Amino acid sequence: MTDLKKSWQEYIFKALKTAADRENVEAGIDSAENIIVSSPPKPEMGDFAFAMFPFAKALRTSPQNIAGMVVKELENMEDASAAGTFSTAGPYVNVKINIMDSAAGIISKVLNDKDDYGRGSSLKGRKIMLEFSCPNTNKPLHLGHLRNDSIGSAVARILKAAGAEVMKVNLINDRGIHICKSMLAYRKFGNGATPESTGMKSDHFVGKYYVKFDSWSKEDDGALAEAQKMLQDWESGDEEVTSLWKQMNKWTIDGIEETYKATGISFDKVYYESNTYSSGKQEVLNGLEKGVFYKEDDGSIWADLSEIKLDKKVLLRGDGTTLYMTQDLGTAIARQSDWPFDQLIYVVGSEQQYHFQVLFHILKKLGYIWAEDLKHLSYGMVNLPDGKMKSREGTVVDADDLVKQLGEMAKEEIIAKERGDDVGDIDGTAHSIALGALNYYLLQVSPSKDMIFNPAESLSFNGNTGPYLQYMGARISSMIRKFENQKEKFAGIEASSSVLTVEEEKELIKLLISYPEVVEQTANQYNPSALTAFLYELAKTYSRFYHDNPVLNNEDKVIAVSRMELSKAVLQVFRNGFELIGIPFLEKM
RNA sequence: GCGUCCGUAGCUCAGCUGGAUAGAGCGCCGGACUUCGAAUCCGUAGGUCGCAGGUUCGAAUCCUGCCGGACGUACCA
Repeated sequence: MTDLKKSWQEYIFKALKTAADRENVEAGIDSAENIIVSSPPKPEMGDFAFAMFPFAKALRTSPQNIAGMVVKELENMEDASAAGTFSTAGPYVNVKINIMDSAAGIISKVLNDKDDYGRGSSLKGRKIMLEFSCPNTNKPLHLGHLRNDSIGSAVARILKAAGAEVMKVNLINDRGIHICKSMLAYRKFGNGATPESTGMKSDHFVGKYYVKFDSWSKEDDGALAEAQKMLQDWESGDEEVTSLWKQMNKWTIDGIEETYKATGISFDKVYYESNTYSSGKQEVLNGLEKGVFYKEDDGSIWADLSEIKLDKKVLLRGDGTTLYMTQDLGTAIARQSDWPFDQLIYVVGSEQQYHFQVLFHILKKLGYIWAEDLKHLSYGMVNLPDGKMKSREGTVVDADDLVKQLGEMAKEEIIAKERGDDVGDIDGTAHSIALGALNYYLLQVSPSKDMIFNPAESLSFNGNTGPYLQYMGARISSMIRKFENQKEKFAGIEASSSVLTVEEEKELIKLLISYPEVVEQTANQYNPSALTAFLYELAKTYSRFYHDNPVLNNEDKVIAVSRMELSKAVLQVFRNGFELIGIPFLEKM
């Protein structure tokens, strides 16, 4: 599609030039690239549209006239005439390209390239590290983490598809005051209970004590001080605290890993704050020595940010214990030396924008030139229809519960539609549908926007949803199975794109052609929603197409075979696109 | 106060490198299963694109101001 566009820009450019020469005026444009290509409002009007308004001043005539002149010139150009037909529509020149000329080529390209169709090289050679998820070890994952994981994994796969070398990293938040809170509550109220003894999933078990701390601290003013004391003990390596910490962290991490497994999330490398905080502390101390930071009377160490019009930021507490910022400094530096990246992207909620602004700036001040290559991919909050999620009011949507609930809904649906026998593995299929629904729901919204998670809607499998896409994939798969079963019927029949004459077929071809561009655009914008929109469009177009036009059952065998080829190509693009946005592909559902 | 982001149909969202009547889904109403799986398809109704200026031949899209909302501005993460 890009090449076609380029050549048409050239044609229009040339036509304008000659028209201008004839009139003895300047064309008012100096390069073909600056000619804007758009699409006509309706597909039957053509494939590309060129507005003539911008040239009116230079050519000293109305855009309508210019459109007429351009069309006349185009008609005199052999290469242009061969490539398509053109017409004026008021001030526009509409071009209808002979797209079906390339239909056979694109179909066989898709079918030959298979999983590689859509892979590009725009980011070839780039080493990109992508951080996402970053759970705390004091509670299980919730809906907010699911959005993070969904965006992170999708962006990772998309960047890879654009040619980058991608390293997915996680950072386990396993130290800090919040961790001490749940440890403290457990030591105080746990009575030696364990996940095994209570039959709870281990991360939920730990989360219970984090909540417990909250209620306890309301009754007891000393609770917070005790937690702070525990943090000091932990940082100084107190044995009892350390062993409790190890135990509880293991519980949480084990539980979270189960959730990752269920939702298909994985990492190439996992960092732990507990391993990086001390190097961060060292960096701060070095910075102090170099005069980059300053010390307050109470011993705390600060960065002055007035040069970027911000206040000041504490980097190390007076008692010597570290903060989130301290460890993030250490982590970033460790990463650059572990795997020298060209870019490091942090997928973290928008509420931490200030944090990253400060972090990046401090790294620059410390003299790390690669700090320029850091990016905060910020995403909005997930709210509920009746407001914010609040842990205290118990309105937090738990990740495990949600996935389970979606799976149950899908299972009911399979049973209600009497698809069980066909599907075979009902639970597995239901789970795949649940993930398809979830990932699509979370990714169809641009990351920068806050979104409202409507449980009822997310559970719907109709309309603009993941399962709708999966359904289209399953339908085509089913058709292909039937086709393979009666292959002898079509023996010796060759597909021919010349019989693909229906409007939807042309639309499908155009979509197939544009898929690689969509992947590239999605990669450039770090925005998977462009891809969900594309796949939905493809599914809708195919759906309309096969509803009205017999494919396999066509009495004309050449048409049947040709449409099968087209369908296979569409299916391939579904598979490739689904993969990128985390929608499991299903042969049957 | 300052900073960042957001404001498009009843609801949830696309569109925002400026271009021809602003698009989907859900919901509403009405159609289509002897036909490749109806988790489908088709149609109707529904919008001063927060408001006001500006730039432009042309603005939902760019700029400015205002209004409304979210988040941040912690020795939390």
